[in-house]
Amino acid sequence: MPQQAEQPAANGAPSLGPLPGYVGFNLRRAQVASFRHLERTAGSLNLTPGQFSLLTFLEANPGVSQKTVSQELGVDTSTLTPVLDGLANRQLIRRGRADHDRRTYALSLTPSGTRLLNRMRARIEAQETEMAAALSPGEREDLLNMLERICLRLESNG
Amino acid sequence: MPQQAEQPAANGAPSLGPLPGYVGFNLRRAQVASFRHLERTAGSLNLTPGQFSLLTFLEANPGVSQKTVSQELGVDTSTLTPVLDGLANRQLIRRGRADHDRRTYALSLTPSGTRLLNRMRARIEAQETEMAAALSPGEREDLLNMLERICLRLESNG
DNA sequence: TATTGTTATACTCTATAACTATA
DNA sequence: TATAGTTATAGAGTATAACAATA
Repeated sequence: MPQQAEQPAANGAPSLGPLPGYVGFNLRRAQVASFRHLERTAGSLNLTPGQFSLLTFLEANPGVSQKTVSQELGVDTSTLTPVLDGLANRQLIRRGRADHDRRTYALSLTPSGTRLLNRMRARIEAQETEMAAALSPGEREDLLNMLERICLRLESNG
Repeated sequence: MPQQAEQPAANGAPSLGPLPGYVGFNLRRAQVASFRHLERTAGSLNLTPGQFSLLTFLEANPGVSQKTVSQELGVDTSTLTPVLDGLANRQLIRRGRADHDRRTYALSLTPSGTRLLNRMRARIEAQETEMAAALSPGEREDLLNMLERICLRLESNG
């Protein structure tokens, strides 16, 4: 399956063997590189990529419950609770109880949450520009497309 | 930067907003999908993707030190130590002291490490086949290529 | 002094199971 | 009984700093 030949470590330099030929390995590497790059370029805002996704989701869907966030972002509600605690303590989100069902929260951004999200979005988009610079025109859209197809395939199979 | 239009949540279905238009977001999603799929299809072998990479690296480079592994796979030596402890306890790797420098280890696979690696490799390559089935011919190689270019770009910039 | 590796420690992310409160 | 959310707990993964042994 690895379509790229293994590089023999003839010289004494270490070789990654078949690893560079695996999509899974490269996916992991690129994702780690992206997190580390963001840590360097946006670390001062104290928002992880996961927290950014969360705030972005709340901006697009004000009033949603924690259950909905859990389902749509693919993390357990027990994982979400402490994350939301942190964002609420920082006054970035509001956690109003819903009128119709007092078990559920209605989550939304505060004005300061919206401001921080906008600042973070600029850093995220700077990284997207950086990544796009490594691609030729059209490749970026192909890449988004392929990644989505891979997700769907893996989630429906095996 | 997100080139795909946001889907308005007109119907009441939640929307991911601009997230599907970010490469970083899709990278993360695909990587998580890959880990979870592997957990389902290869969990019984008790080898994480990281441990698989490690064993593969040792097979390609028998006799390397922990420092070299650390550098080539991009994890701190203090992270590596307990991982290698676990693999050595399971008799999957050998940790001989090097003759020329008694500080360094010479790491290599045991026969049973090689056998387990071969079994895991079959599961990994089955996943690669599964992912390739979501792509058209040629796309897989393009994808490997793009992911590598993105890594290089992010590691050299910002 | 510098380097290899270990340890202590800490923080994040993740989940399962048992729980509270509401429905 | 069922559902939304919390808590206790546990495990993987990651790193920094201080350390021991060796060079």
